[in-house]
Amino acid sequence: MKNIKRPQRRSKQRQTILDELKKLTTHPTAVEMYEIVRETLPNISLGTVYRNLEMLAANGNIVKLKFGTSARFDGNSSRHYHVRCIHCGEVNDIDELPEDFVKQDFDKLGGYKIVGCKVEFVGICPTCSEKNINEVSQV
Amino acid sequence: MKNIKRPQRRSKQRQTILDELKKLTTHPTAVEMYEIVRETLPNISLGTVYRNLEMLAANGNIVKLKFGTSARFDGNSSRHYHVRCIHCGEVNDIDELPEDFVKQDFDKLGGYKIVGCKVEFVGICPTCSEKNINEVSQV
DNA sequence: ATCAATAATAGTAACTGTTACTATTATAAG
DNA sequence: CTTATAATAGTAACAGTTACTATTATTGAT
Repeated sequence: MKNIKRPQRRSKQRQTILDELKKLTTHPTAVEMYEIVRETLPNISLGTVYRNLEMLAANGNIVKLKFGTSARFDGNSSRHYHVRCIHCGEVNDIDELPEDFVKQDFDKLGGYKIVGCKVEFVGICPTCSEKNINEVSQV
Repeated sequence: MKNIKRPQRRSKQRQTILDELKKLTTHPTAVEMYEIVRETLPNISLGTVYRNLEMLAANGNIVKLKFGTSARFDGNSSRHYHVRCIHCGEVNDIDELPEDFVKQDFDKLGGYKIVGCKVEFVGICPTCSEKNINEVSQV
């Protein structure tokens, strides 16, 4: 079982990761964040990126999306939804969704104390749509 | 990019995997299914279990849940929801949810042709609740 | 400002879940 | 029954992530 610690000291690495992610509207993977942050901190290690992304997500500074093959991170931690393409795996924000898409909030379900609700739409992106693919490439 | 083929012939292995999964109300991982099926077919290989679970999911016979660390499979392919414990990772069905939880269906969102919508509730299960854990162990 | 305690790091090795490969076996059409 | 080839068992390889260890950086106390 993974054990995520709360940060106790500031570090330039964690701050840079947060700053760079907040600038983006895309949903980069840890490796993609690593490449972005290396432009500012060329010696940062991939492990540091992974560790800090987990810490930031655990503290609610960012959001971790675990729907696809590899985790993706979102600097926008306000409530919104995502679509992922079943062919290419690309993830996009959904902003224009009616506020009352989900009718109600729950605090208990099946004996669980509910702390959140993850919604991901699954679809076919415009680019893959053009290609007219008839094989399933991702489930 | 993974390429899932449609089955063209019957096999005892695939049929057994489907039968055994349909018997369960739990949401086993591929490795857990492997252990279950080995009681009937002791020589089945883990790769065969993975391959067939993917095929069955791609054909809609079963449902693949990719929210947690490892994929979990559900023999119940009718529409229902799940809760996962943020501490222990346990997944459970939600049956008592109002039918109209999601107000509307979409066929287009953000340029994507929508083919589905995945919802996962995140909470703390009764067992973990008792333990009064104050560290985040899974995000 | 300097020091001491230790959190956080870089670099790397190891691990976990999954997929690919290959020789062999089983299925189903003719 | 034969034959083409789908599907298999067994194993190696792979991707994403996590753990380990020696070193560096942060922060609170002097």
